[in-house]
Amino acid sequence: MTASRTARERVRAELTREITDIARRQLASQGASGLSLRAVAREMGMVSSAMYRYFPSRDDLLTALIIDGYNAIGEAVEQADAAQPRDDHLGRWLAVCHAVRDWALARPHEYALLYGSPVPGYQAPQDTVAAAVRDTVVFGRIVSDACLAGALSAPGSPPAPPGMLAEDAGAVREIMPEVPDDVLFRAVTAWTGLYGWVNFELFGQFNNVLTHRREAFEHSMRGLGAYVGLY
Amino acid sequence: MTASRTARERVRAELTREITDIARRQLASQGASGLSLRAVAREMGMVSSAMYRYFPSRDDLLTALIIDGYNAIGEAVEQADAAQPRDDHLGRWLAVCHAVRDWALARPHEYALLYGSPVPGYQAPQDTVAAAVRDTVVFGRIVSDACLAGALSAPGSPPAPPGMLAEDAGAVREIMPEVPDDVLFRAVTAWTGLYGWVNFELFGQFNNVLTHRREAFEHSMRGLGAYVGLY
DNA sequence: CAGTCGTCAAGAGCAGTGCTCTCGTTTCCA
DNA sequence: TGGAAACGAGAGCACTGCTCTTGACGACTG
Repeated sequence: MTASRTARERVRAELTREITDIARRQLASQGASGLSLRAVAREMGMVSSAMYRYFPSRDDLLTALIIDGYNAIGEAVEQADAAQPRDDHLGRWLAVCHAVRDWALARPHEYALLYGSPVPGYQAPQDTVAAAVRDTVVFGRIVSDACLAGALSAPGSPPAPPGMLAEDAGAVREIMPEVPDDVLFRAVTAWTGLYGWVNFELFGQFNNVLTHRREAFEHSMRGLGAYVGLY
Repeated sequence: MTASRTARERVRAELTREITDIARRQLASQGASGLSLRAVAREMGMVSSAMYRYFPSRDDLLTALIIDGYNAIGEAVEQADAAQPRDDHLGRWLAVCHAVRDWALARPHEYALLYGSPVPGYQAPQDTVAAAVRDTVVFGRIVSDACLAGALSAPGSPPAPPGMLAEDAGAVREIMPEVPDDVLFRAVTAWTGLYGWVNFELFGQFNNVLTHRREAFEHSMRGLGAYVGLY
């Protein structure tokens, strides 16, 4: 992404970008399986085989779109978090929730590519997981900040995690340092609850059930925030 | 499905069933997009065009599989619920959770067809929604039973739903009669949390994060049960 | 029993897909 | 300036969903 040296490299970078842009538009309008290398090539006035100079296969193009998508939603989440007062932990959590939902509603197909069922035959390379945790890191920091500030309501009735989960807690705590195990697992529950809601809303499970989606969502996320102990 | 009248109708019903069986196997092994009418026909020793006598299009075959899937998971949930003592509401909730998760883990592609991103270009007909609510009805009955039995812990700190959501509550209450609004929306949150977890686990979001999946799942679902007020 | 009508499997064919290979051409670098 | 690498174009392979036509078989009706 730095200043290109040769002219060839410059045009190559530009064409690569144009390919992903067109692909993203096609993805947005027709979904993942509607993404066609030939159609992208057609729109670029090129021949389909020329695409393979830039992406070895359709899956590699998909991977590029997935990484871009994770970075985009991660950035949206980071900005939403940064716009809130740092000590308003509940407000930060709600802002993050709305950022995820708004982003998803604006690009349902792209969201589905990230958090929906995996594209058949497609195996996500390890490159994607690095970008995938950006939003999770933000969430972890909120809980961690609240915990460090002593701004978490005392754990109520929910049961403590069994000891076996201690090592799993260790893996999660890399994102959420200084958080006791019980809070940590409730945070995981809230996190999955957020994406579970967005999935349900986006994939049609709320059809004929909920009409005031945004209000119901905010109410539900408030509840999950309180469940974690945020206030 | 009753006793067939003519021989023609009988063989037709049998062939239709054979098609869906083979299609389900292909679906299980290769996912939704890997489902090919031609491959099904090949396995049956028929010609692809003959398939269209039984299913007008590939989407109609998909619809049949989706309806079967909803019924299958609904039946699994119903059985898991029925196997628990009727007044053990928390136990019934946990049994339902594990039924959903176990069913999903056993047939990830079929689950993805039901609760994952919708197949591009495929628009679910209204027939599917009727079958889609079977498991939800079971869950609603559990909460409803607990509420009627006075076996719900008093609502704690989570906020009450804003008045605007009253009409949405009305729609949901058809499944969950006699349940106050605040409990009802917490139940919806728990419900989405269940499927959110299963989605995350199945679609790879828990890779490199959680290892003791079943225990973490049970712990999380216990927490959500307590969140609703079940004990 | 004979005739007709609907149902069926088969086959050819269309438009589209991902992907591979080859063939000249252009660009870059030593 | 020459050789190597990168490039776009084109043909072609195997595959997909789907349509249309053809001929045969089966089941009801006169």
